[in-house]
Amino acid sequence: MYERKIPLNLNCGLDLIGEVLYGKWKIRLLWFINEGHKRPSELQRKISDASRRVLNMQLKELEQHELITKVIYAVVPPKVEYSLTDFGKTLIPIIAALGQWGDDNETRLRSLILKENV
Amino acid sequence: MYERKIPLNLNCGLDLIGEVLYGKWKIRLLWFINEGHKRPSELQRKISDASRRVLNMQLKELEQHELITKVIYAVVPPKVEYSLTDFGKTLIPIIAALGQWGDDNETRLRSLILKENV
DNA sequence: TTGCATAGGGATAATTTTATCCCCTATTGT
DNA sequence: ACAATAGGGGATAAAATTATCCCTATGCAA
Repeated sequence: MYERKIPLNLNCGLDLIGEVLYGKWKIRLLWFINEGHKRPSELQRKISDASRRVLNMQLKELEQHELITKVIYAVVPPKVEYSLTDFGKTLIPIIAALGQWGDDNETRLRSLILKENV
Repeated sequence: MYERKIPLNLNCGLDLIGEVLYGKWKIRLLWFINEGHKRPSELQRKISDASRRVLNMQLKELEQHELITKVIYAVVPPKVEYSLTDFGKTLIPIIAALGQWGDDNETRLRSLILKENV
């Protein structure tokens, strides 16, 4: 793994949750897994902007942080399924709230975000 | 500003909120401003791990995204105060939920996060 | 006259995160 | 023999984000 040069700061709850949720695709992965898209290839189709490689890396981190579990079936071709752990499920309401806020303010946000990229 | 080379994707609410909340210190800035720490020097003291420069940059983005407003008083030495906009205030419950989750799971998270950095 | 507090920002370096490229596994079907 | 399928990962390049360094300005106090 990558060896940090700048120490983590884990002072408060916000730092802690940040450590497990930061990552360009992590929240979406949790969301789609919660929706029942369990297999890597499904997730890749859902999040087609991300490369396979990066999804694998972020999935592995989510697993290390005990938010998801991975089951590998000994079949050919291989079959893998991810599921949320109970711990991971406790994040779903929060992720839902984040998405809801974004949806509720979609028009405004879209224009604000695009404005600066002129 | 920095010119993106990889296009943004703003497909869903999660993308949109991500665009305004990603940034190492943004959530904390919103939180402390909400708690009444309005002046840049106060914020810097609160978030002493961040350099002044970076806080300024992130504050500016928060302002551009209409989450905070900035008032510059014409006095010497200079005085500046940030406040949440009504729009920004709607994020506070969500930020509170994030921090709460982190606090609730502090012990577990701390050990999980540190485990991988061996 | 030097130093301090307060706020700001350009230029550049360092760090971290993502993306890209190419290779590997094993079996089933053509 | 050989592609197709489904999943995985090392090495490296690129992009994005943060950090560092140093400069600006003003009025007051020591």
